Amino acid sequence: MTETAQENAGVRTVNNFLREQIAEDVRNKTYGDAPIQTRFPPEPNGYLHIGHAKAICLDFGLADEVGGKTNLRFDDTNPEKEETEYVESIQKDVRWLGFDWEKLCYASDYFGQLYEWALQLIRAGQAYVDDLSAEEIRQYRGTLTEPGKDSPYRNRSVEENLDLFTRMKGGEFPDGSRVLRAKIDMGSPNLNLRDPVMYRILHATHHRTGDEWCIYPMYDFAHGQSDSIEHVTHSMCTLEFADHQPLYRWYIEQLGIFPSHQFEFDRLNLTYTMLSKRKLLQLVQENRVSGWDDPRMPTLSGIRRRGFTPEAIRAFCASIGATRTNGTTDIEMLEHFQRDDLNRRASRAMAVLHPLKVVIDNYPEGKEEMVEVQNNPEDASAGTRQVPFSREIYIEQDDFREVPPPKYYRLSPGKEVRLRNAYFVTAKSVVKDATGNVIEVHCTYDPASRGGNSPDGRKVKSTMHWVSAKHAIDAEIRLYDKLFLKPDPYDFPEGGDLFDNLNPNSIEILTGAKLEPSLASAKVEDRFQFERVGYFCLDPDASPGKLVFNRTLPLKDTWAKIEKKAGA
RNA sequence: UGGGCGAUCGUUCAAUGGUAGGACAAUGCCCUUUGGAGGCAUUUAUCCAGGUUCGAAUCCUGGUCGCCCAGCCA
Repeated sequence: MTETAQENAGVRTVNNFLREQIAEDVRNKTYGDAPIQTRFPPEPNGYLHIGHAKAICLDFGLADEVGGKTNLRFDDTNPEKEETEYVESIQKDVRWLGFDWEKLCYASDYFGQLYEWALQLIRAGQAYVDDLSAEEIRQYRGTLTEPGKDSPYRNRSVEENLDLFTRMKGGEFPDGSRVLRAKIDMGSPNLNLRDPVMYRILHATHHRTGDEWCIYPMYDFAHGQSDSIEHVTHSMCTLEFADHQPLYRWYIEQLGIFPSHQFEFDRLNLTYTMLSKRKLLQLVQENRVSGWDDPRMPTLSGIRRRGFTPEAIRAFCASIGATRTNGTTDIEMLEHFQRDDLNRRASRAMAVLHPLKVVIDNYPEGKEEMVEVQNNPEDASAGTRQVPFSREIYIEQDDFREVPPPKYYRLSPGKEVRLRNAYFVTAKSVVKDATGNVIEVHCTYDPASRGGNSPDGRKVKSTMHWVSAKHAIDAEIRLYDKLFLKPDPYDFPEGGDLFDNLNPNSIEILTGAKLEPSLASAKVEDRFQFERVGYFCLDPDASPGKLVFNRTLPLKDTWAKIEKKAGA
């Protein structure tokens, strides 16, 4: 086992090449005695999602392991897509995940410096103002297989370039009329080196700098230098930026500034999950979901509301590691880590989602008693609570079958089962409605089995949850399923659409659920295991008179599997 | 088609020239006052062909396949 493995609280961290790179640089003192510095650099143009969580865990986690520092930097170089709402949500989400930054930075903090550097490159004859239109630039760029050709404006004098660029900044020219380009190599096999655009004219109001600027640096002209300004030693990004690395280095070398280095790792892909910010925005804008924090969304705000925990997400990220191979992780992996975490920590409660009335005929009418129940069998320190029991209770409709199929252990006529922490009961008869549906089951109970065990040692095959009818509280329960029907949401026929794969039944709202009374005091984000059903948390939509619970995940269901196999 | 990157159980991640291993999933059994949890067991992998070496997943050569790049997005 070569896990670099701090194994704490069940978190198993697998080794990865980024950690090794950092360890090597620390060993070799590549950056002298300066601490390792990383950064998490989101563009504030949307909400963070589970894919970002992987990057966050890497950026913050790897630096932290070696006593390094991490900045949160907003890559806000495109005012047309960025908003303050997003910078706020991003900070909230990073903190929620459990990380805190050394410095809060913005690429826009560096607009002045970047402008000076652009001037420096112009003076060095390494940048020029191009009057070609966007369309012409595209044509001059060539193709994957053919080299590009020089713009007719490529050899303007330094003086003219300085004059034009200054006037670009001064607002003299309309959007799109000119750009500043780096003079590199129009014949390069790497398209990023074919005189990349450094600045474009955008008369747009920036969420931070307002109307101070009407020219904005491109990602490539801002990112490496921002890293450099912050003395970032290890600039980690996803694989699709690998082709940009030569340009990243080119700017840093020409400018002669702090040598930050870029390292690329694989982006997270999950089955049944779509992680395109642009498409996620579309889901929100088209009201296909209730918002960025819809519990079906893969955003951090969505899965937080769904009931996922930062601990589970971090454990998941630690286990998937980082490589340079692009694959797709099974969503079950994430779910596993979430169940594992909640199983250890969530308080248990009894809740009946689809109630069926049970009357215990030999239980004295009007009698009530409290039974003692463990809050968490996995954790004795969680203590116990008292749950009321009485003559009429609710059980799950699924837990009674008039004609039990093979291997069905639950209640059926003549069968004895255990009501969890309460008594053994035996079904005696049923009451049906006009259409023949069972609407009530009559049982007898064994008074000697109080607490759930019979003194004679008699065993039962099944233990079922229940709620006292008289004491039950009502709640709305929201059951969520996958947002997309296919493992690969992009798997749709020619002419089809990503959204054709949307699951029409991704949410089911239950209004008749019956809950044990202790749940009345639940607070938002409190997490519970409704025994035998799943993990749930109180939704922010809940109000004092109205409880609303979200199902985070169902419990694993062996019986469902047996039933499915028998049916197939 | 030019360039870059990659290829290990069904999935994901290890093995850094020396016994191919873990996790998820699946299957079976045990256990259980949650058909949950837990325990045990089982199945399945080094893309192909050559080469170097006592020894290759690892190094070399040649293929094959996959991903990324032709925004004045990031």
